[in-house]
Amino acid sequence: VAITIRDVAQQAGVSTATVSRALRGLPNVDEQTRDRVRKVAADLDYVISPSASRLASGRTGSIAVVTPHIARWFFGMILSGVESVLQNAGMDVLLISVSTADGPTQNFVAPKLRRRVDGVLVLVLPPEDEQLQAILELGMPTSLIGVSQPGVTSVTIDDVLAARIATQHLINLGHRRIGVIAGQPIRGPFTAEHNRNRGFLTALSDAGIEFDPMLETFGYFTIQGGEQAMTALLTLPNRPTAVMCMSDEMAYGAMRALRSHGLQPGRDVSLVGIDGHDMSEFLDLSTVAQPVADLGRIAAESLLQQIVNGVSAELPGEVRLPTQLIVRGSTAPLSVHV
Amino acid sequence: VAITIRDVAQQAGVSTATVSRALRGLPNVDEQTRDRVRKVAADLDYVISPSASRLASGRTGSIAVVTPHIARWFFGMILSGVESVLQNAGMDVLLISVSTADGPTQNFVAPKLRRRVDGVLVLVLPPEDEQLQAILELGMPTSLIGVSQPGVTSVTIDDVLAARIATQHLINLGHRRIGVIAGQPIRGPFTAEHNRNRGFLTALSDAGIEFDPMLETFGYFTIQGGEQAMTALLTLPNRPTAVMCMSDEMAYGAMRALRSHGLQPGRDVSLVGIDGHDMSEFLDLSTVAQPVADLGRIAAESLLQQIVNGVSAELPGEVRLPTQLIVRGSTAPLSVHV
DNA sequence: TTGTAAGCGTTATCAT
DNA sequence: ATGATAACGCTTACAA
Repeated sequence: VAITIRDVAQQAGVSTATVSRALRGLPNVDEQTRDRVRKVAADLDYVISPSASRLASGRTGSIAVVTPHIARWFFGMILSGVESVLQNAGMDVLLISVSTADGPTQNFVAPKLRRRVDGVLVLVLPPEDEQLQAILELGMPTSLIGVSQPGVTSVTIDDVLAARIATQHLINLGHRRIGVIAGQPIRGPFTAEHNRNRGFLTALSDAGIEFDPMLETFGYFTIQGGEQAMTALLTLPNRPTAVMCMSDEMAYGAMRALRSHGLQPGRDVSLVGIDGHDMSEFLDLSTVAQPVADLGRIAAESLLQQIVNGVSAELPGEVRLPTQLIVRGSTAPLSVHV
Repeated sequence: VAITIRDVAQQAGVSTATVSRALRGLPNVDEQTRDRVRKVAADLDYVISPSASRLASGRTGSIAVVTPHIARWFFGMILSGVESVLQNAGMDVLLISVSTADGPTQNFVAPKLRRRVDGVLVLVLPPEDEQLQAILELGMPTSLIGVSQPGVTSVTIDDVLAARIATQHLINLGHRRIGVIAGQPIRGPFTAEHNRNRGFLTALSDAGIEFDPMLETFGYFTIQGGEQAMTALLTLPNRPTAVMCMSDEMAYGAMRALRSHGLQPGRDVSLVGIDGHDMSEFLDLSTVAQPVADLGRIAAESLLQQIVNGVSAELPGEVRLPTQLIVRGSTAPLSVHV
């Protein structure tokens, strides 16, 4: 029942080869012929069979987006940027989630990608992640988002700088006893977290402040985690007057912890985040905003480049997008009588 | 350079047909043979070519998920549920976003789906949406999420009931002058919004309360919209003592508007939302929670059913998932001296 | 500019 | 239980 290229060819009085060329916009086709073929194809309601096309051409016309999360704001935003670019380029977007918790029964995605996609976009998997390694070993066009890996195309922000700006902001306000809510206790190099930690420490040491290890806590990039981390900081004998949170969502949790203790963000303890989450304006959180959707867009574009130019065409670039400090009510000058 | 089924067949000393059967777990294959084939395939690092398989079998092994939004919480949650089920079923998930704003240059997705996927999952497109209609006319297995359409499989909550519960909650607290923040002024039947509006009005009339049309505002399902809507309500000569918001995010905006006016949610004006957004616990918003990820999961499962059973196997079901009122600080009894 | 025809790598039918 | 082999629907040298 399905219409094939042969039907179109017959109706248009040309060969299937000509139909193929005409419909794909290839050169060396008489415009008259092309129009006729187009019309017949439209009349017959013909749609090309992707499977057949892929089998014959060797290109899949699809790209896999591998992500550890789908529902979280940061990932959704990136995904959104990625999808729009890829859709516009006529590429199929294969959505694949991986659990970062590497259980033994973890099913590997890399093998599935092998003959299925032309390229892979990987969202913030740490460099030591087995899934990521397996994907890179595939040797196909790949772009990383949110982390950089030597020799691989990547799009990130300057995490060191972002954290430094956030921290410097607190320092500028007169704070000296500054806590930090990080993600996890252990993290490899080249991760956003690692870099943000460096930025944090750099800012402190640049200002001649010695960091008290007691002021480091972990919020696992969740609201709840941030709340617990802040609570821990508040129960310290000598609590910080300001806290740098490595994500906005952890800062939300921190805000809540403050309120539970009858404290007010900004007035009693200053709080700054990193992300530029949609909700931060609403919650009056100072933050270092990153162009999240752009991360996705640019990574997608760079991946498309790799695919058309061939993998080995250019040296893979490591694109860094700028961030911006947004000052709101959650940060305020250190008042002397605290 | 790529290994094909022929290489495996040769190495294993069998025909390609046997390899195909063995690897796919079909019956009528000697277990000895199967093991040998499996081993050879593994040794050769053989992966099947999806394109070839699809072309030969006619099945694509993929499902399209069509959504108007990717980055919004509600959609991300659904997507997350959908993806996990589909991934487990070994299906490829094609992510496709459509703009609901039907501009003239709107590119239709329906044609692209035709030979590309085995089924389609559509997220909350209103029944009158052209894209949705075009997709349904394809006649392929389809499941709807968030809206129901006669004759089509769908998974929703009982929106009438959800709104009724939310409104009843306000009434029970003694409120009589109750406003509503809806999405848009015009909406067709069978939409969540339409139903929530009915539930709202029903609850009022059941309680013998006459609804003042002045108390109906529109927040377009965004925070900002909710803020503006609430502001409008607050500037009314006779402002409501409670407001039913058709989404949590609009309620967040409403909260903000209240604060801008020196009012406190719960104490001065009661606010209830619908969704059960992650952030609502944090913001102390009373809400009617819906099992969002489950919506996606169940719709995906029901779509898989349709695909294996054939479209016409069973009457398409309209599944309704339960909701739950969660009372928090944003709603409180009407105090007499307001 | 257009046509011919040989693949592309499976699956499925029909034998054996 | 296994093997031959004809599809599947398109792309792409190569010829004309």
